[in-house]
Amino acid sequence: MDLGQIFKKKKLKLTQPRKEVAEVLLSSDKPVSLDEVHKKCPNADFSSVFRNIKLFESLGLVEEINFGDKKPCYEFLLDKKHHHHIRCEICGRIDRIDNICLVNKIEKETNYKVTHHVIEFTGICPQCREK
Amino acid sequence: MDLGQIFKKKKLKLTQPRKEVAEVLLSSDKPVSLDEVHKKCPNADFSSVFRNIKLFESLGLVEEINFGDKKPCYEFLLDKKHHHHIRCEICGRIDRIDNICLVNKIEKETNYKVTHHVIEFTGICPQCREK
DNA sequence: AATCTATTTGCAAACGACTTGCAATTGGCG
DNA sequence: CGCCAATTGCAAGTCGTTTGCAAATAGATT
Repeated sequence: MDLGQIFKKKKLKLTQPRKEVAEVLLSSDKPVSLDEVHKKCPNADFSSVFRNIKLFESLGLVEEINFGDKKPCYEFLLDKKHHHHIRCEICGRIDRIDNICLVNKIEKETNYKVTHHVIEFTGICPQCREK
Repeated sequence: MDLGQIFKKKKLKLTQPRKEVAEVLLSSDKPVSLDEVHKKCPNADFSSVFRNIKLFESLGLVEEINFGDKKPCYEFLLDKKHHHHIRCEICGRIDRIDNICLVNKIEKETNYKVTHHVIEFTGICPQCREK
């Protein structure tokens, strides 16, 4: 799946700034902040990074991750399905957590229809624990 | 348990602004934002609301709630233990969710030591679902 | 290939939500 | 009652977006 394809399908022009933003998101092994993306995009103004990421998000290509205590981060979804994260508060490493199946439980318990959730963890990663 | 007691125990002066802030938090049936608290405190400047809530938080009296998509809210803990919430995205009603015991599971799965988490839900409440 | 036009861009300014510095005030111990 | 560290209000500062607008451009159309 290449960017040309993805953009064509969504009727987005393949511009240099947009391409760089998408590539940074795609090549990162963890969710990145707007600033981090901007730093890695020599040919994109911050506002272009911002607008493109928000656009990708609205098209369902990108998801926002929020640990509740600092700037949100973004990650390209592609074929990855929705999942959650755990971040080391010491080194910043972020790992992925699959299979949290709480939503059904919560719906039964509260009788709400759950539409969104924030479930993210912070902790000390295995390496940092040993120091 | 009255405010005089609580403040004395924590060596906090019982000032008018501080009293109002605490009373708003205590009397609210759901977590409230800084703005909401400020609006209900005729004798407290916004900065005093801010500083007091942060102070209460640092003393473990108040907890910050973050749904990830808007301003954080705060709630007085008193004897209530840590818990989570579900908020109706239509009417704003917030209900409480107890007994989410994920942390042990996550620690086993990732080998992190979990120190914090954000777990909050948004959905449609029973009343709004019927409309 | 040249033209056209809706997108997309960079820049700079605006914005909302905190956050802080500081001088004035004040609660509560001696 | 007087002192003094804690607390306050005010105003200004900061941070992280968010927006307005005129210029640039991708890519469809001739």
